[in-house]
Amino acid sequence: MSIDADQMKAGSQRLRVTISDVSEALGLTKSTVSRALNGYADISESTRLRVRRAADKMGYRPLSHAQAIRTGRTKSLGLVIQMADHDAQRPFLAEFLSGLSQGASEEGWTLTIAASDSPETTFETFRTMIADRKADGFILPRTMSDDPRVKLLRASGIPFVLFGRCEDPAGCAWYDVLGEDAMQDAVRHLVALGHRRIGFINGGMQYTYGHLRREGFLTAMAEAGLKIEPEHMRENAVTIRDGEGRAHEILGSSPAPTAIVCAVDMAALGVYRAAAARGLQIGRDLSVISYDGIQDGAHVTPQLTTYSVDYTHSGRRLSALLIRRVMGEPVETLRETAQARFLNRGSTGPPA
Amino acid sequence: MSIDADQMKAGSQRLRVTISDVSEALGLTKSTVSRALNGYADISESTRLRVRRAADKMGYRPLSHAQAIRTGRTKSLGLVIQMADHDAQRPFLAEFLSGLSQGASEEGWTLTIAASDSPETTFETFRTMIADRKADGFILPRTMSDDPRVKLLRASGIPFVLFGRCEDPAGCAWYDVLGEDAMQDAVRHLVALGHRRIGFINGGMQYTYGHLRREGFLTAMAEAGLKIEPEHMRENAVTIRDGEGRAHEILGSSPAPTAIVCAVDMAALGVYRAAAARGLQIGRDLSVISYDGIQDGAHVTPQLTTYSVDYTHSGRRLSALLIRRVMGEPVETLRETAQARFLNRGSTGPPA
DNA sequence: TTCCTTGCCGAAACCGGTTTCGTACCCAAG
DNA sequence: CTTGGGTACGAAACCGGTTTCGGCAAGGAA
Repeated sequence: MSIDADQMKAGSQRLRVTISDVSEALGLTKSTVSRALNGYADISESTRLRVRRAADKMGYRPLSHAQAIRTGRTKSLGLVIQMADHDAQRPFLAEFLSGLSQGASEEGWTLTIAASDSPETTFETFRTMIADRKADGFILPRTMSDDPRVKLLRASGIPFVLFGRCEDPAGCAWYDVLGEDAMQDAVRHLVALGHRRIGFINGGMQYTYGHLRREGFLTAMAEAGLKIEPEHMRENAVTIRDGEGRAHEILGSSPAPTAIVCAVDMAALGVYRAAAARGLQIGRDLSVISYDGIQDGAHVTPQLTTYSVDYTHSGRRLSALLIRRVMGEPVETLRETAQARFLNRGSTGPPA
Repeated sequence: MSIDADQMKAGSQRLRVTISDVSEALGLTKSTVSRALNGYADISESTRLRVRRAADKMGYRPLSHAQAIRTGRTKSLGLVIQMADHDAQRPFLAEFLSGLSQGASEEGWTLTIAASDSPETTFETFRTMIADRKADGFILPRTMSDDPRVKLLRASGIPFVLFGRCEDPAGCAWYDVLGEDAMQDAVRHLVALGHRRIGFINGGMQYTYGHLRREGFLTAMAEAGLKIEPEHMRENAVTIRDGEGRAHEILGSSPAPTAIVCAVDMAALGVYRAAAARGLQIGRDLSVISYDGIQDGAHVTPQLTTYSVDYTHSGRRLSALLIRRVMGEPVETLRETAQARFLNRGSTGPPA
């Protein structure tokens, strides 16, 4: 048994087939094999095919860190998770990571992650990851209006891709879901139901999405000819507690709105609480439409009507875009947006 | 501006100080510098110091992937997240990752993660990560009773560390929180309050923790001379929905228990719902003690009394242990356990 | 036929480290 | 004064790839 283990270990070590093994088996040199596999023009099509087939048959897989020493590319994507955002991103972190990982591994890349406890250490984390070449590029979730991470990476010349858009698009590739369209649609939906007094609880205004969703809300309100009541507008609500507090403030005004649009689901769950505390029944006395599509929204009564974002898909697209960015594609061709999916559940109805 | 960027880029490229830069600056050879920095015995103390200081002053940082090609070690820890566990692990995934990342980066290592959608692809994911040397070792969360991951890694001779214990300890290092002690303590707490009929809703029995927590519960019940009612025992509840269903089953029996111990917080939140549906007030009509310490437990009324696990610390310890394992320490010295912290909040009281 | 391309591949340097091996030097013992 | 054994370092191979450069042979133009 110990012998078996040793043999197995020695075997798997010795059995790892290197580029030299392939070249010797074919009577070619390493350089030819390398260039054949990497699609250089000075290799004949027949040789390229011969090499490709032999490599596959022999099970040759280049070691990415061996390539890295010459190419400078590790084939790994970096993600720095900010602990401060935990509460806000907890609901979809798993899906997001899964998507990123899928997108990376589909191309044979990996995902390297680091966590930082505070905004200050975030910077340091990026610095060391960059200095040590831990990643060829970075995914930046939760784009901020004046994002220090963007500045740092731009200055360092390190590729990156945003989850969210950015005012100054220089050097920025991104993927984003059009929250402003969802907010517009939400208002239209409520207006169609007959609502005239609609409140808005926005998310974090340090993020770009805060301004975009605000615009979307305001646009649709103006479009419907509805007046904006400052009493019905709140922002920076990203947790249940935040949402609960803002909802109480809004519902305490008079006349109170008959519907509230929330920029994030967590805040909407807070609205549920405030409503319960005030004896208001969601969907009948107060309509709520939100955004994100977190799991918990399906576990409250009535189920939360929301615009659902596919975070797995978002992650996958972000990885794909970042890889193309690292490989040299210009940022202009690496900007994608998508629409959130409307989940029309039970939290809306005609005004009481 | 483009010139600045070029200079900066060229600068940072050229400025990266290699081992040769250090050796030339000192009038030594690469090999001497390398051995000095790596603590070889055939380097004089004075030289070692001189090298160490020069390297620090020059800001020399070895490239881990350059070292890897010779040493075989990437200095990276692997984690494969199973999508199937998402719902169960969602509440603490962020903290856990953060801890793992901290523990790794404290030693200059990194965390490489991959996600797998199904149990089948999990295996494949491990295989490719191993084959491509993406990680020097793996962290295995959610240890199962007959864990296929353990078999694979054992057979491959790849280091790993478990989050959770394991029946067959051969080759297994681990970190675990003693859930069985918490379950015992929970029962004692309830007994001290006067409860005689205590139910138990266990978590997933495919995991080792399921059996351990069951033992803990049974031990304390026997110790208190209380009878085990099969009607009051349920298992495999890891989501709110699960817990809700199990609670209804248990509470539908007669006589129903006056208290329920849950192996996981998510299930306990389900108990809250079932209780609400039945007009039972938690803490007065029904006592609940649970385990995990998830955030949501502080957001229900009354707050959930639970045994809180520090997932950040767990992650940090796991990384530290795995690194030592990769560096060659025998598994016997790499087994740590800790106690969960009792959060005595509002969900218990004397029996009605 | 000669010269010049062009296509295709080999030889060797290179990337940034680590590790093996050889050896000069110093000191003590014979 | 030679000899033997450490000590401390240099030289060079090595890890697994990539990339530059040069050259040979075939083919076309002069």
